[in-house]
Amino acid sequence: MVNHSPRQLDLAFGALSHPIRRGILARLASGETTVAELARPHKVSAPAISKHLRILEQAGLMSRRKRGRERVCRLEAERMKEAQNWIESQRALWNRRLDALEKYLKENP
Amino acid sequence: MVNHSPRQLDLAFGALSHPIRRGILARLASGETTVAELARPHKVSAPAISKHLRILEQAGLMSRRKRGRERVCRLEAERMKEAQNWIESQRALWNRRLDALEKYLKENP
DNA sequence: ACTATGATTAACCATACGGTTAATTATAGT
DNA sequence: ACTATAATTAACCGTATGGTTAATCATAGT
Repeated sequence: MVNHSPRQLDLAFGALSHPIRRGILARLASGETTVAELARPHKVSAPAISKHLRILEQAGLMSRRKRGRERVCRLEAERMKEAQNWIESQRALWNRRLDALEKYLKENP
Repeated sequence: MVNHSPRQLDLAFGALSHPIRRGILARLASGETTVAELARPHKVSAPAISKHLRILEQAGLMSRRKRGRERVCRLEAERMKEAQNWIESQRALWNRRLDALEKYLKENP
């Protein structure tokens, strides 16, 4: 069951607002991997990465599981879909208005 | 000319991470209006609304213009489109992986 | 000129974010 | 048992958010 509370959308958009976190999600889109591997491209400390991962996880965009002493991270697409849905619904409304304006201008030169 | 720097995407997603700001954008989707009108549904002070508007404006999601003593707010769809594009590109990658996995499982029962 | 209204700015407060270094936990490997 | 590695937690610092009330600015309206 998916949580549709506004709070979850807050967390999802908040999580997407940092370039390192978007980079992590982009990497995860090509397959699950370890924390060390996710950290490699970014020149911040390990604890900083750990914090970013926690934010992504709390937003429901990612999950972690143990594998020996490593943690394997995996993208969770459902929440991302919800964020996308919100934007799309907004753009749908906006585009409808644009279309109406365009039509009006065409009919009333 | 559109600014495609990561910073702008940071600001856009950050702006979308608060329910009042999403509410304001949703209202603006049905047409431009004044600050007072935007504030009405939300039970926070006028300065609080003013701050939200500034965040939305800095993110490029909205613009303000003077009309007498009022300020008229107007949605700016371009930045929203960029945010949507980022999410869509991610979901495209993710869905491709899901499809590949599904195919693999079908061929290797 | 005066007053009321729309909106912002100033000053303040509490909490969250984003980073650091140092310490801790847990497992791998010899 | 010891050591090295993966990762997190703890403690700290500076800045940004999100809210408040009080003060200011600008225009409308009488």
